[in-house]
Amino acid sequence: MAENAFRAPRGTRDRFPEDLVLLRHLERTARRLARNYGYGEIRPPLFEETRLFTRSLGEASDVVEKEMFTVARRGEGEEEGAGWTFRPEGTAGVARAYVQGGFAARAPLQKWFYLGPMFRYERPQKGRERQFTQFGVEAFGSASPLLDAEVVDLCVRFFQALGLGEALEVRVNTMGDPADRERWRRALRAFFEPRLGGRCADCRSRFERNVFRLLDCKVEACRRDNESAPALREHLGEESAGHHRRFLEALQALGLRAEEDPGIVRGLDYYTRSVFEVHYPPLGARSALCGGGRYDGLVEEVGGPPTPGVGFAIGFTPLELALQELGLPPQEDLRDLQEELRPQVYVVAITGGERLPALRLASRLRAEEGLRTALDAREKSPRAQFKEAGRSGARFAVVLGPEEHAACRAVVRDLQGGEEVPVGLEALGSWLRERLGA
RNA sequence: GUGGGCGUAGCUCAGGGGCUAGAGCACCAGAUUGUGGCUCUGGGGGUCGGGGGUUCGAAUCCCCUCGCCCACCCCA
Repeated sequence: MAENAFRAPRGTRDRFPEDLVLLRHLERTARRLARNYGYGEIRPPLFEETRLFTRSLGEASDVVEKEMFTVARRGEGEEEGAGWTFRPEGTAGVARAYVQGGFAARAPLQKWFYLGPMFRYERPQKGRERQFTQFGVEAFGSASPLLDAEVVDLCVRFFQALGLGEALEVRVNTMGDPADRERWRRALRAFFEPRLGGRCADCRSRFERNVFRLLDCKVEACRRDNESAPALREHLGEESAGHHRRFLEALQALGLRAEEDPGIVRGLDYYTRSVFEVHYPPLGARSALCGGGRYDGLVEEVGGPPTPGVGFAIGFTPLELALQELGLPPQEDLRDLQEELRPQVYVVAITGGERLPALRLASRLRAEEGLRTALDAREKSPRAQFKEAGRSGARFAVVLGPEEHAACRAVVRDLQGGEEVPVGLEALGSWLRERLGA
């Protein structure tokens, strides 16, 4: 390759027909499950005002601090947050659309899903890309813990539909409501302030901005220090505690084994009460396939009336890795998508005189008979055409030579068995469709 | 942002100072001028990532640089 040739931007990749088979299967599985659970598709824009993300995700979140693909607003000054940012996650844009669409007043309960690319300006590595596909669902307008459980159920069923089942772990926690968190925040600040000297630089800088982040510090000394820190559950109000209890009950009723994990503290500011992750442990440090939870303050945060909400997001990049590792999904689930890549019929022109009739015949088979029909695009020899026909995976070669053309028929060769029969052009389409079961 | 590994044909890789840089796969053509998958024969394709240096001579040694991958951080 010439050294001045263009390359795809770092952290992105080209998806070619063959590897789109798996992605398309993931997409259709997601759509099917979402539809069965009553979620309708929503497609907000791929970019939003930068302010939307800084507001909803939190100034101190890693995503906002260093992972945003931001475009400056033209002409005007560079005041903070004045530009646009390619969405690093889906929830903020969907919440904004909910508010802008006026749903809070006219139809507050809305269950939506989205499917599409997200963008984060990170250093790429295995299972992490700068552009990646996410499937997410968001349900607005209900504070019921049963809905939290239903969302977890949908998520698990999605993975099960792909063949992942036994290997999955559901981990849940509660983040409390704003009042709980305020009590907890004060307790944490009181706890950490005298100990800051022994903490890492990250912790010291995060102490002021977001004291909760000290809890998921990965520095060994800080982690030990965290063991004696006050726990949220000690500060949970009656309502939050009840919500969590009923969430767990509902999970149990659904037959979902969930592990309580106080270490789950979603990195984005908007979460309240229920939070959960679905893990595939063999993936190690990157085992989280799904993250989600309740965000009762988010709609208000982006300018709407107080409206509860709950949802999750699944990144397809780590999911594809997990599936690959397990040899999933089963081949037969992908067969129809793979077959779509192959022609059913290959039209061969023997001499130059049949090129145009072959082109016309192929057009007819494609458009009028609905058959995936291939035709030599390079004006090659008959031998090379048969070779290509065999390689293409087509079942039949339709051969047009001078004699056939003169007699208004074609010779149809079965590329699996090898036998040949003459078929009149009039009847060719139905003849082929019958044998292809099309 | 920090640390590590690797860059030779479209792909996977050999070659680690000396002839015109190789193999397998893939691609193209022919053997078979109207018939594929197998086989055989031939062919196209490389500024050895880029720049500089050492040397009579560099893909090979040294320096710089770029790119990719992996790990940490964080997350999907």
